[in-house]
Amino acid sequence: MLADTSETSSRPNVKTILKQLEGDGVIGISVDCVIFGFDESELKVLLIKSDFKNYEGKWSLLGNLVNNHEDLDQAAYRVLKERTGLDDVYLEQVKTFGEVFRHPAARVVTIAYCSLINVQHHEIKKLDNELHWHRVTALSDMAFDHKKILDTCYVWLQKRIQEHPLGFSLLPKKFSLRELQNLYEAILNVKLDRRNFRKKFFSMNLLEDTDEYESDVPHRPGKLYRFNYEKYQKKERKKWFGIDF
Amino acid sequence: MLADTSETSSRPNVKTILKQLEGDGVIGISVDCVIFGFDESELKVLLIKSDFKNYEGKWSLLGNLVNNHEDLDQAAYRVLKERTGLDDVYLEQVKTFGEVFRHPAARVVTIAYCSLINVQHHEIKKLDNELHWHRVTALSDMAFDHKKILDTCYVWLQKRIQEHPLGFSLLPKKFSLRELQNLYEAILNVKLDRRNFRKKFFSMNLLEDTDEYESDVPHRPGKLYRFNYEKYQKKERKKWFGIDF
DNA sequence: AATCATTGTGTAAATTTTACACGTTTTCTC
DNA sequence: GAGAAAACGTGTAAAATTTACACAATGATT
Repeated sequence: MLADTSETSSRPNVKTILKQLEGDGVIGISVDCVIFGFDESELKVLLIKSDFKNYEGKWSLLGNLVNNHEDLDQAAYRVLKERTGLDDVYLEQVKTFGEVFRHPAARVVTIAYCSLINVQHHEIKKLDNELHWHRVTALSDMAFDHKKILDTCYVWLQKRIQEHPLGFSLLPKKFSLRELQNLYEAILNVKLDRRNFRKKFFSMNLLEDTDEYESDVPHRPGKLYRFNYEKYQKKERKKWFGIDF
Repeated sequence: MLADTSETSSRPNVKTILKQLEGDGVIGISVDCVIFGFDESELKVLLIKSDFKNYEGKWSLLGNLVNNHEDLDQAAYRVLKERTGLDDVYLEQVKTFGEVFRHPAARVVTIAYCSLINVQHHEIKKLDNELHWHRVTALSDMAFDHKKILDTCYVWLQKRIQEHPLGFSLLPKKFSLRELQNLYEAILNVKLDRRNFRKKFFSMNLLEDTDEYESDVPHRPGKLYRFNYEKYQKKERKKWFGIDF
């Protein structure tokens, strides 16, 4: 009730820290994680109920103050681990938000991270039962400027997923092409042609054929594939994509 | 000599502030501007000689601590204005660097901004004669982690310029297609076909035909064009670019 | 008047993207 | 176990985009 679980931690001294920041006229630094998951063919985001008094009951991103001795990325990993128990996840810095009055208690600059996790392989620590997966598209009101942060990360993801192989982090290690296509369709909110989609991915030569098939589907099972990160790394990047705007 | 002009300001109390940060175990926040210019068909970056003792004589980005009452963008604008006298410039946040020991005096998290200015239209305040334009490709050693920041911003620019109309900020309002092509070739470090380049830009329908021509060129002068930002703004953005990685 | 340097322009070939349909495989139900 | 339902897996032709490439026109310089 004293400290918001996003902007601050569950450490007992957060309120104190914010007070101190306020008093000293010093700027606080936090990280906020936009944790995306993919479930039931929908893009979800992991949120927590804010207990910060100005925003009681509103949804908030998972975040925390950055410790003095830890790098920003480390801080984001820590938040992620504390909340989800996962540490082997995709995590990338997206943007820093630092408007003067974005936090009501003190000046806090927050570095937003985007994280992608595979919802299946992971049981959220339900100690904290204020934690919930939300459909990304069905969110309006949020605590602080977190809606803006979420929107920024979502747009970032939409673009990023078309140019980098991050989408696979949202899927099981072995996945069918249908799942992959559903993922792209859900995130980009478009309908894609199945044959062209397959053609595209096969032509990249980065999908490895496992010899397994889907199970528990009520129809002909599809082949399962695995993304070959090594091969991807070795690929040379072109610097010329063509001008287009 | 006491305070570095990039990480800190020429305000007299910077050393004090850093000391205080250090003592309190509080994290400082700065902005650093990577100011790009285009001159003699080369991409340049505006740097200053560091007077911070650990990095004496090394080149440093232009930066400063963020004031309590100003937004991050404002802080970046302030730095830019203080150093170049310009305020109507392209400025965009790129990435935040926050490694624990990136600054020797205290923990300072810095938000890197990329700025693009038209070198012609602007006389650098030469009060500060430690300020110089450097070829981007001919830089190795820099103060702090500024080389890393510069590299990040350069790569960012290479990508960005192909997808957004920022390049024009590096040119005069009226420019020839040759200048524009030189710009792209210099930044991307590629050779482009002149006819295809022209075709591409004309097909976007965003270049306005001024009825003027180059002057002072020792050959047939080219037509001058102007970029139509309004038209660009109104254009609808597609969300599907095609998967490619 | 001749030379030099650069502008401005079009077309054909190659590549990439798009649109589109049917036989196959497995599960489920009766 | 026969038939229906659902999704899998596959290829080709048309359209659009990208690439490669050459020559006449213009203005400046001598």
